[in-house]
Amino acid sequence: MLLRVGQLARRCGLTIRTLHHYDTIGLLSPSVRSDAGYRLYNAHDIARLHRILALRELGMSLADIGTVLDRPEATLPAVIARQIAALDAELARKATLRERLVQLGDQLARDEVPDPAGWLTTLELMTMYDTHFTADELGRLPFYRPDAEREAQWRALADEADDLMQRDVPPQDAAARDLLNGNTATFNNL
Amino acid sequence: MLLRVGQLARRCGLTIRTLHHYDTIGLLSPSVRSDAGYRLYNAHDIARLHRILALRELGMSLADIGTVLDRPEATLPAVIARQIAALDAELARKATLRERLVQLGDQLARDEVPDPAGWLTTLELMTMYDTHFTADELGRLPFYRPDAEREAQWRALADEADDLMQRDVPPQDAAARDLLNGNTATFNNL
DNA sequence: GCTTGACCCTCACGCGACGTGAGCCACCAG
DNA sequence: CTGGTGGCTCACGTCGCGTGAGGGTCAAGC
Repeated sequence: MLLRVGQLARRCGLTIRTLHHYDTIGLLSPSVRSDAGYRLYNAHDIARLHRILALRELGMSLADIGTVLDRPEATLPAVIARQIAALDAELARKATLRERLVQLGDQLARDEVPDPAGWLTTLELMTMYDTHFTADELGRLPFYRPDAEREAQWRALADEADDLMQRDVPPQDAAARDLLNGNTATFNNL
Repeated sequence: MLLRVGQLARRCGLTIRTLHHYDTIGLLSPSVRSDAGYRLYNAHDIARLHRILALRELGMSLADIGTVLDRPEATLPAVIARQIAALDAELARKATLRERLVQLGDQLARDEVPDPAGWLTTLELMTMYDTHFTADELGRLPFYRPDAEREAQWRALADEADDLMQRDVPPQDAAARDLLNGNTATFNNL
C-alpha cells in the first residue's frame, strides 16, 4: 500500500519534482522513507495530496493550502470569499482587455491604422486613460462610442496627446485631463 | 526636459526599482546619465516608456514588448492574436472556478455540508473529475444538475469515492470511471 | 558476479517581474 | 557642516516549480 514518488506522480498527473517541492516546503511529506531514502506515500498521504490538488485547482497559493488543511473550519469560508473577489476582479479586467484586443485586431486586419507609430500611440492612450482617469470620464471617449466619426475623432485625440507627450506633461496634469473634455485651451497656453 | 528616475516613476505610477529593472534588461535605458551617474530620461525615453506600459497593460511579457517595439509591423498582429486566445482560455477557466466557489460558499453559508473532511472531499471530487474525465461524462454528474436530490446523490458519490481513494485506485482506472456512470459492480469486485 | 536500465536521491541554478534592504554617493537648505 | 532627500550598485527574496548534475538503489538478464 505504499507508493514511490514516480508512481504517485503518474497517478495524479504531477511531476516528481512537484512532489519533492511539496516535501521541502512541508506541504506534503511522505509518512515513510525506505532504507535507501526513497519517499513512500501511504493512503493518508495520498488523500492529503488530493486535497492539495483540489485547493490548488481553485487558485489558492500553496501557503494558503497548508493553512486551510491545518484548520479548515476557520479559514475555508474566508479563503473562498477572497478567491471569488479576486476572480471577479480578474474576470472584469481580462474581459475588457479582450474586447480591446479584438477591436485592435479587427482594425489591423482592415488596414485602418497602418503606421506602427500610430498603433502604439493608440495602445498608449487606452491604457493611459485607464490609469489616470475616472470611469465616467472614460465614457466620453470616442473610442468607447462606436459611431461613424469615431476613427477621425480618435486620430485627432491621438495627435493632441502626442503633442502633450512631447512636451512631457504628466498625465495627471490638468492639461491632459482637459483634453478628455474637449478643452484644449489649457494645453495651448503651456 | 530631462527627468530623474524618481520623477519619472512618480509620473507613471511606477517604482524606481521597476525603471532600474527595465534598464538592466535593456528594455528602457535612459539616453543620458549625469556626471554623478543619475539616470536622465528625455522625451523620447518617456514616449517609449508609455508604449511599454501600454503593451504591459495588455498582458504582454517584457521580452515580447521589447520585440514589438523593435519591429512592430511584423509581430504586433500575431501577438494580439496570441493574447486574445490566452485571455479566452483564462476567462473560461476562471468563470468556471467562480461558479463553483459561489456554490461552495452558498452551501457553507447554509451549513449544508458542515464537516471539514466532507468539504475537502467535495473539492477533491470536483477537480478530480475535471482532471480525469471528459466533458460529456461531467454532464452526467449530479453536481452539474441543480435538482432536488442533488445533495443526497452527491453525498453518496462522495462516500463511494472516499472508499476508492482509501483503496488507492488511480482516477484513470475503470472502477473510478464506472462510478460516474452509476455502476459500482467493478468497484465492489476489487 | 557484472552490467544494463529504470528508478530514486540531494543539491543547486533558472525563470519573470520586480520587492526589499544594505551600504555608499550627490545635492540642496539651513 | 550637518541634516534630509534622492540617487547609485549589488544582491538576495518571492512563487511554483523546471531542468540538469552527479550520484546511489534495485530487479533482471547474461
